[in-house]
Amino acid sequence: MCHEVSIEFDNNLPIYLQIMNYIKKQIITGKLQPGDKIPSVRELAVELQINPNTIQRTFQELEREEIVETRRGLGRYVTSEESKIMSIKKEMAGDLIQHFIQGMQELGFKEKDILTIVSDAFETDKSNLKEEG
Amino acid sequence: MCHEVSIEFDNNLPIYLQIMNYIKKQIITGKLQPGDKIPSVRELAVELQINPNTIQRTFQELEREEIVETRRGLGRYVTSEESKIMSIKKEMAGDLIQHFIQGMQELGFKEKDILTIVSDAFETDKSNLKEEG
DNA sequence: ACTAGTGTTATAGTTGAATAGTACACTATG
DNA sequence: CATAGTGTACTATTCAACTATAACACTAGT
Repeated sequence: MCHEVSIEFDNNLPIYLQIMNYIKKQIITGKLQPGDKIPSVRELAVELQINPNTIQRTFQELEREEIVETRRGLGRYVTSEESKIMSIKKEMAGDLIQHFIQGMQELGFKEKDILTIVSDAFETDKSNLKEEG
Repeated sequence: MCHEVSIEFDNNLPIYLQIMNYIKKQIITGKLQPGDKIPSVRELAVELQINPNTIQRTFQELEREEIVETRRGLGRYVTSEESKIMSIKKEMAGDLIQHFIQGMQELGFKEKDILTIVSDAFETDKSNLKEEG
């Protein structure tokens, strides 16, 4: 019952979208399993210090994406269709990589540059992150 | 004089930030050279069909980042400090890759997965983009 | 029935992005 | 000095996200 969750909110993106992504990641990584009950509107509102209406909107969107199901009076549950979850995972990963590659290309980087940078990111990540020529 | 520019605006991000990124990319890729005059507030407002106040805010932010300079009564100009431009380029690229890698890891992908996916993205990009097991 | 815990809906108010319109200040040019 | 093209500043308005609060509907358990 005591999750102690806290999301760092980015002011430049609506909160309901950020919570959506948070929940979806929980489901995709298996922290929320198919069929699991997800927190109630009021519960999550208290936990995240967010207005219940905003949580409600979040959940409605998640339901629209068919990744959670509502049983009125009972609560909301993660969909049991694992294929739907895999589908959402691929969609989110696809969006990430599309955004990344397009952004890098718009900055003037070419394929080999990008591949190198990604590899380096992991190496540099293991030590530190500073500027290099 | 006739650029015929048009930006596809994303509703989930403030317009002034999107225009900022657009201008910064123009500078980083050399389409706007150091010392070049950038469009005036009113000119760009007409070109992008955006309110002058929004453009004004965009330019103020660009000036705060020291990537453009203002000469009152004359117009705004791309900074002549190329090191500043390189710095901004590295910052934007760093943000992109950080956002990408963190996002992928939050979806459960590991280093080797990510490297594979990036490579595949270029290959798949050359033919088409569909779903694969 | 009653109660508690769900989802659902509705109204009103706050905040910030963006728009609309106007006016003022500075600079170059004639 | 007059004009045109700059940046700058201000007020008012619209719109969506978010908040605050309340009420209603459904389900399970007692």
